[in-house]
Amino acid sequence: MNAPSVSPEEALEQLKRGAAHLVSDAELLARLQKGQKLRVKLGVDPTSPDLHLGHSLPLAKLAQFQEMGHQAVLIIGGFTALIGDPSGRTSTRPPLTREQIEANAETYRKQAFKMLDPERTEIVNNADWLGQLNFEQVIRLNSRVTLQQMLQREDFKARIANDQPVRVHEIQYPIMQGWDSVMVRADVELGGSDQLFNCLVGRDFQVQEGQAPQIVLTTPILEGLDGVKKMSKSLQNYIGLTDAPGDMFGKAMSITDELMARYYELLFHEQLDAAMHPMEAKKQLAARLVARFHSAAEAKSAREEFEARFSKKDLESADLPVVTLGSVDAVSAVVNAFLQGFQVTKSRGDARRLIEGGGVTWRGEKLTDPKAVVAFESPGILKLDKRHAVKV
RNA sequence: GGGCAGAUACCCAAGUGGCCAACGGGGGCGGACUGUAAAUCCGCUGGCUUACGCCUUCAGUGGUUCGAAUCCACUUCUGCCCA
Repeated sequence: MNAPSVSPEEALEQLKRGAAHLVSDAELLARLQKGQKLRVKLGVDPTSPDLHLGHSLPLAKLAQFQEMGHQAVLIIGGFTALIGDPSGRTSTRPPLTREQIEANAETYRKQAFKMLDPERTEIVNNADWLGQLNFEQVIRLNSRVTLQQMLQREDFKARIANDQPVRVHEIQYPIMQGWDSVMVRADVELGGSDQLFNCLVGRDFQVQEGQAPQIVLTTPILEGLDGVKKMSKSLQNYIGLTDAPGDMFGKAMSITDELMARYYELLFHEQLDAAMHPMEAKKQLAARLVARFHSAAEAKSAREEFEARFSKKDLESADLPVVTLGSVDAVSAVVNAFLQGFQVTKSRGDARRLIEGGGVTWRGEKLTDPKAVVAFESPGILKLDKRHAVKV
């Protein structure tokens, strides 16, 4: 290993930082002491095309292992995505087509390398082995887990309590994930803390297959922008790893102070400086995120742009999309501006509501009549809502 | 396989022949106040339009009726109890 030499004890301490569970300290220490290159597994299901900040926690941990010289094994859950992890779900996931999964898997690879060292990353797809199992083998694996264990999970319990369906295939998820650990001969498995049970199943399977049980290290679940629910694509409460610098900064600025403290803790393993003004602290948080996933230079300009635009309310010098509108009624102008400037399709009803709600201004004047025809001639700025404006 | 109960907009949930694009709550969006924070207050929350009119919507299909989310038949799906 070519990592700077740290003692196994020191390495253990570093790895434990920011972890939610570790099973177990002693086992991990023992393997670190042997000085061997560990195979560290992380599975991601390509259920949506974007990785977000929530994924970044286990990914960061994986990167940390890499820095210490270990081998990352990133599993793209091509097969598990057919089912979907029921963790935290209140309903059965809609199944994805194979084409969707393939496309998502490809973007995952690209995004994961924003954090991982490609040289030390092995990428495999669990469809390669799970798809090969025959029914008998599946039954044998099933016989090793009890229904009670599966049903103890909160998400299933809740669904049962609410008379919501829980389908049999959904309880197979931990079994598939556990088998993955056997197939990649994992020494360590990483995951969100809601994955703990799934990971522990992997340990049992490994022991039964004559392998040493993997160490399980989980990271906390990151709340989404709403501050309540888990960050997820489907809840639209996420900051994507590939979000544009300005978006990333803006999204970070919109979180509550409470959540900001949490983000400091989970994303940077730091305590929020209570002496700092919350807004300044939030700007620093936002800037550090942009710096992490883009660059320091972009973080700086994102901050400047934000301050000019929102703090000083200076739209003139902001970097706005340029559109051509002409002399039209206000509703059409808003619809067109969204379409040309942001590739967003708004219905005329939405546009009318924005105008009637008082969110639309042209050259600083509030537009109140949706039907009024205005000459939207250059130069001028049309502000559409809180975060969208265009230059004519 | 048998018995019972259900399927309403993003979610929960009213509505049981016309006053229903459909109460209420949540969520979301916009505005005021701010620090693109919280709390609070106000408005909006199917689509279209020369807009007090038209179109699509209450699981699906067909039917009764001047008229249905509401009644009838069948279908699909879900839960509970029994086997």
